[in-house]
Amino acid sequence: MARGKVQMKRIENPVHRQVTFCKRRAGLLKKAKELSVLCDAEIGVVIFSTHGKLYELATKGTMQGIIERYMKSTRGVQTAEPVSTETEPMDAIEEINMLKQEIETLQKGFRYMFGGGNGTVPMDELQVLEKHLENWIYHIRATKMNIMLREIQALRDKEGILKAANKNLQEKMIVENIGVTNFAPIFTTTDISYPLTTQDEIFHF
Amino acid sequence: MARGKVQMKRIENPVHRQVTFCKRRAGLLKKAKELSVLCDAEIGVVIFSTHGKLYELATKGTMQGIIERYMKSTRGVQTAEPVSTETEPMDAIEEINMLKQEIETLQKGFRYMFGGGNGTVPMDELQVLEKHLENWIYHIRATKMNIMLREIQALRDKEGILKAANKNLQEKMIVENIGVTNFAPIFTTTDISYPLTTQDEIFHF
DNA sequence: AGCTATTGATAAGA
DNA sequence: TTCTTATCAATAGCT
Repeated sequence: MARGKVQMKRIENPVHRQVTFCKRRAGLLKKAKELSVLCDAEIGVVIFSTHGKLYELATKGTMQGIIERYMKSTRGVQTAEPVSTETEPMDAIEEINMLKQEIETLQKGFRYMFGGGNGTVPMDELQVLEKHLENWIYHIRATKMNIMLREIQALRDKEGILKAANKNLQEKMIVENIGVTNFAPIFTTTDISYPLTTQDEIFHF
Repeated sequence: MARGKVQMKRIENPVHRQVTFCKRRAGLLKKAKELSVLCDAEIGVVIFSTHGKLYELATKGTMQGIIERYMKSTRGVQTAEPVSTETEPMDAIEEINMLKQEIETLQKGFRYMFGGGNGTVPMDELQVLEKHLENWIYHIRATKMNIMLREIQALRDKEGILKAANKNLQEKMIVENIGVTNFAPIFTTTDISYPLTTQDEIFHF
């Protein structure tokens, strides 16, 4: 970098190390953002300092979303398991706490709902509740996206089958001397535009 | 960087974009490794290309470990709960199951509330659920807004009272021949900036 | 993939 | 932390 090459090993001077951490951390996050923008990639960066402080960056959505996408990707590669919505059997205590919190949030939600939204719910709880709801919506949208992707794939498959059948039929007709040249080809174009527009609204994420 | 500045926006030429992705991805991962080594930080980087291909880097352990650590950190921030010694080491599996069941019940309640019947949650139900949640969030935000408006009003009222009291005091001082001209006026400016900045985060809608 | 001209990042120092 | 500056490192445009 500057004014002297740096050795690629842990900086022992704590002050120096802290300064470098600050600068390079900023640089790394900047680079990540740039890569994401320039190349249209989804990127997540998590940095824990020596003292355990967390710094993060998530482009195109939330870190939570990136983690889930990551899980899905690696699980598919590692175990070739059918894409399940099961959570990893993580640390038990951790899981208990997560579940407890989830319950509490849901209960608060009920209270809020049935209480008619009067002033009994303090501000910070509203903040948390809102976050959870947003997270929930995120999941719902992801699920919808998956459903649609599957449907699109199914349609593409169907296209392939239909095209094959069509070709077969045409060949048969030629063999049996039945003229087909007067008619425009049926189902022979390469790009069929499916009427996906009817579901376009689903893409308004 | 070289031979011409680059615009910070998505590169439209696919070939060019792919090349840049390759180069900058390598650069980013290198930078991450360097930061980890130099500053003794634990770093995780996840990159999904446009076509969904995954590239990753995890320093000091596995990505799984980093994700768990990340979860723990963010949980801690959200709940702001001091790391308590409460969690009884009772039968973990049993407790997890109980909690899961409770969540299931609550979720069923939600499904019922939103008019959902079975548990398969088809597309249209997701649509409905999403709408409800959005509506809910809207109400929460409205509630927060109201709370804040009330607080602002209260502050304004207080301002009025203080100004009146101040004026009164000044008049009294004048009547009693106590000079006040040597001092700057107290609480007589029209625009007092309230310390609303302490709640700025509430405005992040 | 390699090769450079340039731009960008950053180590020291203040 | 932030700013400046001298240098080093990354990389855009070409082969």
